[in-house]
Amino acid sequence: MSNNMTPTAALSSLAALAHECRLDVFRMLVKAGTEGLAAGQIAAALDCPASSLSFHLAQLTRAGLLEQKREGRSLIYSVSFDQFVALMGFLLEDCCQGRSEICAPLAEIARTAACCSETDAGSQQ
Amino acid sequence: MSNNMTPTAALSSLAALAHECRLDVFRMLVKAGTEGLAAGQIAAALDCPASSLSFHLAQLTRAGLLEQKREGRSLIYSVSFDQFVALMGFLLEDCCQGRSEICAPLAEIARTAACCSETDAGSQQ
DNA sequence: TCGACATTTCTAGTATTATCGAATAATTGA
DNA sequence: TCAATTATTCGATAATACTAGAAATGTCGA
Repeated sequence: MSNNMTPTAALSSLAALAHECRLDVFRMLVKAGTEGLAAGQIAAALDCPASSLSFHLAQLTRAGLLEQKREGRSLIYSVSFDQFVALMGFLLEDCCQGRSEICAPLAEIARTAACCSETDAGSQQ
Repeated sequence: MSNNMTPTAALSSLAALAHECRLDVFRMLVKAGTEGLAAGQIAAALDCPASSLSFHLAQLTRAGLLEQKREGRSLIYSVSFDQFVALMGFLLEDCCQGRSEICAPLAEIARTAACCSETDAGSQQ
């Protein structure tokens, strides 16, 4: 159910996201999907000095929100969607105690964001 | 659709959540639901000095994640579920570009957390 | 093996945030 | 109006996090 996140892990994930540059990076990578982006591409898009960006990427990665893989000379970063989903789950734990009017909008967000329901979970790429 | 959150607002929400004590407070209030809890109750439950807690409550409130109302001598804090849902939406914006396998688990989280689908959205209290 | 490239690590200077006791403010009952 | 209750604001100190240039690391093509 991908919801085995400790409070400590959630805390470092939130701390990692709580920075303008890192939040930009993360959202850029959410949009990029599983393919991810090279550090250099991100630095260029964000007009951020390489050493600063590297510091931020390391923080996001240490928090478990990003994964890193090497491809030639480049290091490709991508979102760890498992961790991302687990973080959402952690924040929503025991939400609203059965009073549906509180967080019904979440269902819609999930429908919209998850762009999927279960119509076609097999299409790769 | 409750998803008009600016990057700046999202940033301060995340920064507000990125602290052990504040995350505890927030989750406690998520569980408490719309009724909320008095500052004193929270301080007692978390074993946190009143002045420190007040600092943290102010931060969460300034970020828009909590609402405050007076009830006699007590100040009652409760989660602003609108803002909470908007934050989720912000983070999920343009998630996964149609590749359903990425964030399908979100649908389930929403189903579980939202404890509702649309079975019974009229039940008060 | 060398030079160019992509990125990280090191370093130290700077800025931001947290902590909590003491003082202050708002509310109530007598 | 006064004392008790509930909670916030102030202020000084401590702790943590950010920034970005320079140096180091890993990779590749010739």
